[in-house]
Amino acid sequence: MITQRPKGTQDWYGADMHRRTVIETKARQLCRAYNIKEISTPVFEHTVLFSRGVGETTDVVQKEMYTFLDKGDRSITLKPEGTAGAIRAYLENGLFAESQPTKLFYFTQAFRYEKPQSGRLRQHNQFGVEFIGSKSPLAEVELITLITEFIRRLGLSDAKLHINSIGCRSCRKTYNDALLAYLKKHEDSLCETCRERMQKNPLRVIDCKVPSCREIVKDAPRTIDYLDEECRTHFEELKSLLGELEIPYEIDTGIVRGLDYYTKTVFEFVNADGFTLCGGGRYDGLVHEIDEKQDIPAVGFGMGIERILYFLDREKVALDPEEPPKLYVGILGQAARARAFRLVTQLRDAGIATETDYMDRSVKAQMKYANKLGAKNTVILGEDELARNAAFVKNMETGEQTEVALDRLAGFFLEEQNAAGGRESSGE
RNA sequence: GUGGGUAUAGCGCAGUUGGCUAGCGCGCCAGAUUGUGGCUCUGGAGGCCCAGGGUUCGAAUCCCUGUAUCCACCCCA
Repeated sequence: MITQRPKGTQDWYGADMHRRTVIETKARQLCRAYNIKEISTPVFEHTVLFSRGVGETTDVVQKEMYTFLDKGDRSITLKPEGTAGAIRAYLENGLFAESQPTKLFYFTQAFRYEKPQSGRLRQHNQFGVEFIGSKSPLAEVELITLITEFIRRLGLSDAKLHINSIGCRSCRKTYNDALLAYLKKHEDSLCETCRERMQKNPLRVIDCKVPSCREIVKDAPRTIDYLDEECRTHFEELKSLLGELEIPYEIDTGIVRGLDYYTKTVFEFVNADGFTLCGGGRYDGLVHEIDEKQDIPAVGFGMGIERILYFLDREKVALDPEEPPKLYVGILGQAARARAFRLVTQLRDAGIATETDYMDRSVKAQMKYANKLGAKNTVILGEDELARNAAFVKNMETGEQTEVALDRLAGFFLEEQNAAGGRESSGE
């Protein structure tokens, strides 16, 4: 039992860990181009931040949070999503006092107590961006273009943009009244959960997948028909911007999102099966909700790293594999060990990825090992070489051997790297 | 919360109507003339057959209970 990880969690190692690193590297590069700065906030926050921010009636807050009392009797919650913490940090550190907007990105783990299944874990990794301070639809457009480019750079093709507008607080009120009135007329045909949802948060009924409910929802009032002047203009501007930028999208009046802080724009990138790669939207009221002295608009999205991996597998897209060591140094005999290892250290310090023997293996076994590692070159150091102060560097691909003075080894490989044009240098 | 599938070496699996001293592939270790890889060959290590109970002369195989895991619904990342 103690060797078993908790339900819904995952260990990261090997090829998947490397792919995750590649994904993060690509995301960081992209954010640099967009002048979005990285932020990292605690994995746990005061519970009230989420219950207030995400919304008391949401599934997330009602039954999915990892909440506990710490030794000081404070109610603490492992973050179920990334936005609330980022906004808290934005407020607490007075980032609003800088020139606006503030554009932040992060990688975080998120925790939700759910029943695990494909693409859904209790602890997952998320790449998120929060664009704070602008009420312009250009903010939405920027995030959408960023996501689009990110998907392109990852080599994915399948994700389509779905957008909707759910209006602001005041439109929501008019809409809720209309929706409630409509649902009341059909109450008898609704499923049991929907009849409950209807009272607490009628908007959630729209999400129901029960066939009989879907039938009713089909003709239910739509949020976009109840937008006030400002929200409608905002949505129109957004659509026309997307049009001018030739970004394909689909209006999906069914998107309402599961978090209460969303206002106006909500969007998702989904594949053909309706599997969501990322979701987000505008949340103009959240800042005020967390700090009543402030009232600042914002937009953001969260993208699941595991979902990206899932999509990559699905579309059979391969990311750059991990670079194998440049050199394997074989050690022959106890007498050579210390000097050989000193050389290994010097090569490593010079930036040459080098591996060596720690298992007292035979030369033959060491060569096999070097081959398995994918080392580009090998060199065997025994008493001979140390006495001669020179050794043969073997190119593992061609098999050709070059004699190199030991004190020139680092230089030999550095020259080779430069000759390769820095192609494999930093990857940036 | 509701429903379905699966649990056998590190990994992926096979194990027929109960007879197993439990196999196969990959991986791991070693060797095939003494200090050089990839291919091939040979040998080796490695298993409380998820756990507990039951049926039976005998159970990895049948029955019950539990646990884990995967998947679908719901919701989402």
